[in-house]
Amino acid sequence: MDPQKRSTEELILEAAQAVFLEKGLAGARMQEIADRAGINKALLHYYFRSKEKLSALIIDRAIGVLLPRVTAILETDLDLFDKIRQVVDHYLTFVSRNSFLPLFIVNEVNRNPQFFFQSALQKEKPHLDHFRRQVEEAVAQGRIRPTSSAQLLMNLMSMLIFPFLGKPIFQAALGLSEAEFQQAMEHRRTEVAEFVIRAIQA
Amino acid sequence: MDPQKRSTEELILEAAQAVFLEKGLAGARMQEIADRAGINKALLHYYFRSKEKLSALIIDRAIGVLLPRVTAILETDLDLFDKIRQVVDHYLTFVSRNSFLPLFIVNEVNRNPQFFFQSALQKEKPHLDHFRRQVEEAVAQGRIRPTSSAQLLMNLMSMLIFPFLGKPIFQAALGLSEAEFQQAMEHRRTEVAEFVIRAIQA
DNA sequence: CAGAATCTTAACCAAAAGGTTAAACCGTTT
DNA sequence: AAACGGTTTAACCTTTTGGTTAAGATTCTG
Repeated sequence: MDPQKRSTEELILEAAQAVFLEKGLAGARMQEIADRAGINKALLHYYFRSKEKLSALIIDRAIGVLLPRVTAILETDLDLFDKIRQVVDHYLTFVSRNSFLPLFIVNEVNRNPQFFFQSALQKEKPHLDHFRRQVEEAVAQGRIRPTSSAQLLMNLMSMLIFPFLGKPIFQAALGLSEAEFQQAMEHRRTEVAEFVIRAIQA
Repeated sequence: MDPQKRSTEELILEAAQAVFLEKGLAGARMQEIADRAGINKALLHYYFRSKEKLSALIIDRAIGVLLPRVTAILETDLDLFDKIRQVVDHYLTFVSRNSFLPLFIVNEVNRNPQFFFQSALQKEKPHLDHFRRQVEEAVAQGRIRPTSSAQLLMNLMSMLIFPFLGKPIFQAALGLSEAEFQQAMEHRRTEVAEFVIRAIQA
């Protein structure tokens, strides 16, 4: 009849993701997920046995979609500076469109580190060796100052993600309207990359 | 008798803070707070009527202790570069010792932005004008490249706070033990300041 | 089309969690 | 020592919440 109509299962997953991201694991209510999916609460348990099972799926999904975004680019053969520009551009776009994702992940990962350590990362272990060597080579060639790839990565990821986590604080502290905040984030698309490059340039 | 013995009220507040920071607002249980304070659950409600009232206190406390740390330094008359070094040093020390605080605040502030917008910030409105002018002057004098103080502040705060929020991720991705992670954070005490300074230096 | 498998619902259940009550405890005052 | 006020407790109450059950639709299949 309606080939475009999303299946109940998809409907539930979408609703679950929305509610979990908004309210957090502990704050999410099965009833609300059911309501938002437009179904009965019993149906929820018919498809996904328990809240725990359902949340595990959502967590895997969330992590699986966020992490590969970076690591994929880091593994390419791009020049270091271009790579930095690419990561900034891609990540900023993605996080702008999924602004609740970082908060959710950061929460889950802190409340349950051991789970994350194995399950989520074991499968999709990021290959940072390539990036590490690239940085080391650039240092050896004198293109950039002595730089730890770990510190560089932390700095880069921090600047890409944290402004969204602290959005309300920054908005309040700097007196930015919604539009002004988005504009500032748009500005960062070029600013952050150049900021990082200048910081490491020899 | 025992002047050192903390009052019941303080005992409760300490326990509440610990539990709220560990479990989050929704995940915290009044029973656990009571247990950890070594008292009866009814006594909890005797001192602080409801979970909501109690959590509001803890939130105020948390925000009140974290934000002033930065703004206080930003308001001083220090030279811009020294100011950056000071902020990095102070903040890194503080967050290292209170590693759950940022996660808690970031959560609360995102779940309840309007509350934060008024109450917490209205009282202790940060005076960033001084810092803004200082940056503008440095730009005008050609000491630093054209730089937006807002962007600079975001970059700086991001690099100081986010590594602690993403600690489990970074540990896993970079393969760092607890000790190695702490060592990396210690390293940042000098690295971040110089990173930022190089990035903005003319 | 019959029956089997899948899907969906209303009603119900048990445990957890926030909150209340009435009585007991204890130091101070009279 | 009796009365009093703040403090503390055990027991209880109510609502919320995750989860189940049994029965009714709906779709698939021989």
